[in-house]
Amino acid sequence: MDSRQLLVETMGELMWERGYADTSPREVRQRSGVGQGSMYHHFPTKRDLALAALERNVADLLPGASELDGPGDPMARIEAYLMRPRDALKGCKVGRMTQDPQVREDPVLLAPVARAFAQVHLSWVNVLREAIAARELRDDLDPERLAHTLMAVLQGGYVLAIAQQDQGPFDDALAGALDLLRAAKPSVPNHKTNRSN
Amino acid sequence: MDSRQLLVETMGELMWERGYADTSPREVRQRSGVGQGSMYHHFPTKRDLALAALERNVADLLPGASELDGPGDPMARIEAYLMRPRDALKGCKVGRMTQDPQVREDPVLLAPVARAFAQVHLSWVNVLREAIAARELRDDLDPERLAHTLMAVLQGGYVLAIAQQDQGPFDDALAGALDLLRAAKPSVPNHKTNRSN
DNA sequence: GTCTATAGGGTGATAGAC
DNA sequence: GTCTATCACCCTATAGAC
Repeated sequence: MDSRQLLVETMGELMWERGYADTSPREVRQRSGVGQGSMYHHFPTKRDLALAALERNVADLLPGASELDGPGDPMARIEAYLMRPRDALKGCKVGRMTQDPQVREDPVLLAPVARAFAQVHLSWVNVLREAIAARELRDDLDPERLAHTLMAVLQGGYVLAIAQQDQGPFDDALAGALDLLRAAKPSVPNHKTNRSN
Repeated sequence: MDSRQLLVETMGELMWERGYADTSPREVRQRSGVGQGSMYHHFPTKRDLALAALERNVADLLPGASELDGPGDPMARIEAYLMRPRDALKGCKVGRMTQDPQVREDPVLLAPVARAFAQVHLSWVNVLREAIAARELRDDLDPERLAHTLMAVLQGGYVLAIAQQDQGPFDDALAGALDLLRAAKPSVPNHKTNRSN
């Protein structure tokens, strides 16, 4: 692996573990083994490196969310996505960045984060629409809202888990969300939709 | 106001705005107007000051959550608590701390955060139990889980709002959670409970 | 592309007079 | 309790040779 890529990966890891403000170029050099000169050759400033690392972290995460788009029963996809094993104590690579003042106040650094969330939101809206169409969810629920709710459960679950230093609250939060979704099945089948789907 | 109290309040504000790691004693002195000597007289280290500020921030927040405990209809209390106006772009004074590596890795600093969340969780569990007893929620829902889910919606809502620099996703997340709760009313009244309650 | 050397400014204190 | 002075170290680069 070349220096450039090594730097980006190392910075990505450190930003996940420690955030942006609290990660120094020095730590990146020490962990990656890349020298001072090389680092500043590839990335004139810490911010440039952070931007590359952030984009990499976002790219890492999006494939997972596209699990929501896959084929198959919508509620089954939702369930699979929510229940996928996650290490809650590590937090979310992307969501974490919103709490770093130096990221949050820098539109350029915040942009990849905003794009990532927007894309995941889109996947959620689609699968929720499908679930409603398939009469697995009441049709008076708003997919846009609900998408935000479910994303929030995930992001907030990390916060609860870290606060308690315990995976439990995260698992509970997701399981509880799933319980609510199951409870929101239409009580009486809708009048008319496509034959099978 | 005496220097000590002024320092604690200023540190509290700065930790809310910028977190712990990224707030320097110097900023605290400049914003508060308290001199170097006074500061280190009252608080030997930055960490001591942070601990006091954290406890103050927690104490600030808990009264709000006790709105859940109040008298009146349980679902109405839940609704009032969820819909209370909040500035989503500022984030949560307490939840924010979980993303600061220097707080998260320091059991002493993390303790007030953990206690605060535990206490809010308790209030949620109680009001949810009451809502189930009052047949406002299905009795197959688990109050412990659901409490974590709803706390997560709140905490995660802040993350979404900051990512998009828009209050909207936060409001959506909460409204969506409320929609789900309303959809989780028992479809047929339970067999037997207290007469009126 | 990578190396070593250097630098101005901030961080988190400590010392000691008043 | 509050003040000013000082300190060792770290942060984020920049310079310039190889």
